[in-house]
Amino acid sequence: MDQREDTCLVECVHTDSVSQVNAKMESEENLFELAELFKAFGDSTRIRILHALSFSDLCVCDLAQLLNMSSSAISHQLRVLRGQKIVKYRKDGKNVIYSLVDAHVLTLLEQGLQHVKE
Amino acid sequence: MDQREDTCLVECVHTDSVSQVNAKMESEENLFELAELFKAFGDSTRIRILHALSFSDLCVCDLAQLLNMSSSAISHQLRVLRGQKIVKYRKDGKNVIYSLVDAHVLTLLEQGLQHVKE
DNA sequence: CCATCAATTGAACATATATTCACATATACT
DNA sequence: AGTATATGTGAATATATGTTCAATTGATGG
Repeated sequence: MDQREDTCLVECVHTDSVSQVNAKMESEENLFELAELFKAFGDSTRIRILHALSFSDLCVCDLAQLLNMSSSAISHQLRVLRGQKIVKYRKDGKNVIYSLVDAHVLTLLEQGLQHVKE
Repeated sequence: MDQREDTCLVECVHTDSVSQVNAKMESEENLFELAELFKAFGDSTRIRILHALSFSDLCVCDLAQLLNMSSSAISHQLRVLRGQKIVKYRKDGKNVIYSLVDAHVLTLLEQGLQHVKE
């Protein structure tokens, strides 16, 4: 009779809480984007890039040397960060200088780091 | 002569910036943990769980109904969130009530959401 | 114009991860 | 004890993702 035997039956759920929360939830789209944002932060290489950029603007080359990785690998990751508007860049001759997009990003990094250090 | 032809040659790098940043960098371990933390936020299902918990404590069952997913799937994701100390839980009879571990987590969610909405 | 070098890109491969399914616990109630 | 229900877990599968390699683009300087 019940097509979703895997979820709880009606009795077990706190119906009022669920419906109240349901009314307050952000749109699926916003939550999806939020997950994508955090996903971009959720990689060792990208975190090290962002952490480095929190101290100084750097070119791809600098980052490659700092992290001891190929510039190709760095460039691939910077692409992800650009896609989420976490970093911005400016050209300087042959070099491309990357930097954090705003103080907002810095706050996220600091908040996260604080959590980790506890 | 150079064993790493993939990274930049010395001339291209802003040597002073790189070494200054290098001195300030957090430990690999902390940065790895930071990436793991954000990785836990970096999934649609887990974000929706956290967003829901930001309004009210909820049991697995509630979350399953709210997100229209199996409680097994929810439970697997809660395990990840527990592992990163993002959520905590208390038992209430047959139910297990989950909640955000602290206001810190809330701040991260809000900061992220703010970034997304711009 | 040609050579050099920084940066980017696409394909390929290896690894990681989310969900489903089946089963195992655990708690409550009769 | 025995049943019912909520939650947790392990294996399996399908998909996503990070790095490498090879090739290309774009800019500088001889």
